[in-house]
Amino acid sequence: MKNSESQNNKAQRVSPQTIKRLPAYLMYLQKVAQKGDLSISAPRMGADLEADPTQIVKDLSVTGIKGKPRVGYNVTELIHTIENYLGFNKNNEAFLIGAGKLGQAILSYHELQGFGIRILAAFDIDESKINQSYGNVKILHFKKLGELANRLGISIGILTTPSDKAQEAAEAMVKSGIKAIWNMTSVRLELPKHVIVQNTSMYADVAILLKDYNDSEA
Amino acid sequence: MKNSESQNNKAQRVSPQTIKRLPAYLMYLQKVAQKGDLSISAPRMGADLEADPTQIVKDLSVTGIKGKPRVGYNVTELIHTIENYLGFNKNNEAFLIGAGKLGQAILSYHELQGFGIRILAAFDIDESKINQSYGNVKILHFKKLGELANRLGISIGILTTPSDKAQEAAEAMVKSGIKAIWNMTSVRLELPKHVIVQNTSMYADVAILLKDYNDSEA
DNA sequence: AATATATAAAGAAAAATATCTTTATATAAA
DNA sequence: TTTATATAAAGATATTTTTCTTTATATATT
Repeated sequence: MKNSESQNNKAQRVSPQTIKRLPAYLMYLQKVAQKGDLSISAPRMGADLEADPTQIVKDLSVTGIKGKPRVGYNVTELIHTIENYLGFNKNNEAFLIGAGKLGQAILSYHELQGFGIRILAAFDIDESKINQSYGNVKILHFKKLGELANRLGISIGILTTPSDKAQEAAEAMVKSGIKAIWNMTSVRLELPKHVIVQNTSMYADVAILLKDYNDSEA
Repeated sequence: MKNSESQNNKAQRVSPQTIKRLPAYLMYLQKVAQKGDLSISAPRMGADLEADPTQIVKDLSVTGIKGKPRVGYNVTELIHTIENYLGFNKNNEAFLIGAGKLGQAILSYHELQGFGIRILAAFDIDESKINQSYGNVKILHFKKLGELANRLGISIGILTTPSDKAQEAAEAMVKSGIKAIWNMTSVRLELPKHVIVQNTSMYADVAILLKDYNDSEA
């Protein structure tokens, strides 16, 4: 089950776990910045986030940030460094395919913009949805995907179709030039190796929850 | 010779990674069963799922299942064993709090039932949503949560409120006797230690996707 | 200015996880 | 029945990730 991890780059490999923790740091740091604090130390972050301070230092170090002993990190510099490292400050233009409830939820959640993702349009085959808007994003007919993606040079696609349409939709996305797919369905997509696929399966987490809960009841 | 771990929850810690992989096996196995195959070998699973066969054997072994050399595992037995191990065959009754788009998506996605979760009711404060139904689940007023949860003995809650309401809603859930919370918001909840919280942050995965994508473009 | 101290940074150790190797065995083939 | 072989199971090794320890240094305190 190695998927996107295999993308080998020049710099030394950074663990996915580290990368997954960085957005949480970012959200925390934005609150710290809002409070007006100019600097933040790893021990402080660790206490607030209930995390090991040395792990935080290690995680942050992958971005190249330098902190000062007895002071910590400059908050705004740290925010910008993480955003830059993760690509959140780029204008990552994306299309969303599948404007059902889940798709609508994604369209309505403006927090995604904080991650540098800007959804330019959504696509569906349900005529009753066409031309409706959610979160200022218009739903267009799926058949227009290819031409628009090509013309606008869209490389990122968010897949939120029903399971039985996922593979087909994903293939159309690839044919339209989309290179990276955020797959919110529980379907295992079969796509050419060069396509970057990130699976967000809510259901893996459900397994942990139920296991923990049922074990605690036993 | 460690056996019967499935019955003994104190037996041996099982890694979260293993538990997270089990639902993926389950979904795959259901397709295999649908095809009519009676048995399945780890090498075959590994080929289909692009995973290491020995890892699959190790993962499956935590459930206590026994396979036969040259044949593999009995498909239906394996399915039931995994479901039993994860608690998916229990009737895990749950409430959903926050009937916005994301909540509606969860209510409409019937796949959750395959995980043993049965959502009995949803709650919101938006009067216009009260008494509406999604996926056969009725939306009730949030103020009714406490009494109903108590009366029905609900222990599992799914949190899908907007971020700014998440902490407050979670506290109400705990006060109503809910012991396990599936937190779909990006908020870090501060709750008593005894409450089981599983965070599903879609945004961690976005970080991986964007990093992989932007690195590949570099 | 000198000293003490909190904290980042680097390195080492430990723990967790994944992969590889060997062994045992059930089934198929001869 | 006998032998060959595919595969589960167990064990060993390797890798990855986290945690612990040490060191260096910038700032605060005196």
